[in-house]
Amino acid sequence: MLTLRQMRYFEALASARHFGKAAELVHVSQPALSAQIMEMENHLGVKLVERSRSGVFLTRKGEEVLSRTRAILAEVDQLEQSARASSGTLEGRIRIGVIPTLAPYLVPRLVPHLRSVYPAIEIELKESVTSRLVADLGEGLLDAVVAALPIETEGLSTKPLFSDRFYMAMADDERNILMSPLTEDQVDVEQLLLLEEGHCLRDQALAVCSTAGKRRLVSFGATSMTTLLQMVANGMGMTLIPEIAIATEASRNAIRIVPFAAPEPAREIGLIWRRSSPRERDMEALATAISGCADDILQAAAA
Amino acid sequence: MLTLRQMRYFEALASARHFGKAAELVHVSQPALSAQIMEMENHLGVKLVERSRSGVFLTRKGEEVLSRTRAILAEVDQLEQSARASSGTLEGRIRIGVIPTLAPYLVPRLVPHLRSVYPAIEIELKESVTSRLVADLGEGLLDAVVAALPIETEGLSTKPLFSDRFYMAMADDERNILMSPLTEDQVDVEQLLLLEEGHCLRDQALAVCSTAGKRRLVSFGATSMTTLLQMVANGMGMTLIPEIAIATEASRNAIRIVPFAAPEPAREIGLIWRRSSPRERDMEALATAISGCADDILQAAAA
DNA sequence: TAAGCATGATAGGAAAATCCTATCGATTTT
DNA sequence: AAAATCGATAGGATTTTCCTATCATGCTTA
Repeated sequence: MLTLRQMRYFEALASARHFGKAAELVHVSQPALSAQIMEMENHLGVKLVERSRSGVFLTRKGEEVLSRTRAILAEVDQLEQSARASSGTLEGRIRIGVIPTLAPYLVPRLVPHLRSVYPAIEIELKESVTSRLVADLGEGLLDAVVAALPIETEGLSTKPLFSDRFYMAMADDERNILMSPLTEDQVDVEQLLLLEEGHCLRDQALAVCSTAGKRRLVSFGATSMTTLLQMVANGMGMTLIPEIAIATEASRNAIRIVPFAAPEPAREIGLIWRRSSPRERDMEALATAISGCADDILQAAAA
Repeated sequence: MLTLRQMRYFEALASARHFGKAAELVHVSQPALSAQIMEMENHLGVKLVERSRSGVFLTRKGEEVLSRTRAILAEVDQLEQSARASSGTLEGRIRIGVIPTLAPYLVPRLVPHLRSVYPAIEIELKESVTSRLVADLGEGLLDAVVAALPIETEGLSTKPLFSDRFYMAMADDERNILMSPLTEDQVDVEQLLLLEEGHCLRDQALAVCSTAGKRRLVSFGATSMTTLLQMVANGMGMTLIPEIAIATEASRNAIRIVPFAAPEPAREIGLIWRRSSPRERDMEALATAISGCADDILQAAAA
């Protein structure tokens, strides 16, 4: 029985004019390729290639078979392409960027959910700071970004997904006798621990705990919420924590979570994509999925 | 990896609209067919068929994939057909190299003859010196070469075709009073006109008219026998002419042809091909055709 | 001229794909 | 309800494909 494998190997052989090199082209050992070529020749009852010291030549039949083979392989390729060209919602590859203060809490729920609802989805994720993600989005390296609004860049569409309230996290054995609920001017900025430069949460924390008139900030920045909260648990200070992180982080660190007084500060998480993208429907579906997951997570935190 | 097997099963399924019956069509059990269809759907990331109570329906994507699949299967079928259609003797392209001192006399007879006996032949000709032809043969650019034996190169097979005696050609109004038949030491090498470097006939001429003790040779070489014989006719000297050229050349130049005394010097013309070539039968047929043509031409010369 | 190199073929056993029988679960028919 | 239909699933056998190691041959080099 003639197979596409044989044709692919034969095509490689015709291109390389050398069994060993052709084998490399198709990522297989030379005997494996040899065997398939021989099988093909036997099946067709024709010598396709002439093996001589000065190289490998196609016979006349080989030339004809090659041209037909190439046509067939090209059509198979087209078939695969066209079949994969996702026509339905969230079919095929989608590349999503998520900010680091959100990804560890959202992604573990979101991905399995998407996979089960959209079995044909192929998810590629990237975690980075907003500016990097937005740049990648603009360059077509990502299809969508999940980050804190507002986003100012031109040419992008956004859709609010959910509101993520801020809490203050401090060591459980804290000597600080802070009132709960907290008001923003009670925060000692010199005790505030921050993520490194570039994270939007850093800027948000500074905005919440207005720094007017205060002198020094803790100069080093952590690279993840988890690190930051370990520092908090060890009594090195306190930090702002988004509600979505609470369920996960409170369970693994001895920390106390203190709410702010109304109006509670919060960040708005939104979905961002290129306005020119033709995947409007995918974005709708993705937004619905993310909102749903976020609601689940926040509900778990409240409990 | 997409396979023809999957496509064949899919085609059967689309025709039968029933897994069990499709399985019968391709002589396989129902689970085997099921598995291949599932594999194909997974690979393409698309549902091809809808399994419902009232039978099996193709999805929209399935319809498209089906039409492409059928086209591909048909082409594969054609490939097998055409490859199996054992090409008979001397069908299709054959690339033949012929040396310049032979081609102008042999080819005009050989080609029409081949065309009439083997109507499906496609002849490509190349005229060059032996070394060039043999190199092309080795690189698979030619299928056969007609040249003077012996040929030394490895990996080649040869078959003698005919013997081509040498004569001496001189101006008809020649003042030289040479005995006929001629003996080799009667030739004045300083009057001998030669082809340019690389032609085997040049070397043969020098071998025949042993140059031992002689001084100068005519330094410029002609590029063809015809040119050479025009020079002879114009009294610039004399030259060796192979018998096969006589009929053509004697009629268009005022020259006298003088035979050598026995044993008459001659060149052996042979057919040369790669030993690894699978076209043994073509070579036999070609050899027979060439020998036949050569006999005709030589007979014409004798008359 | 012999040793070394390049190249495709061969051998033997491992890994992967494919298949088969038997059976399940869901649905339709009797 | 019982029986029948139909595609999916399970478990194990068979076939195909592959890999490593080695061979055979012809060419190149020392």
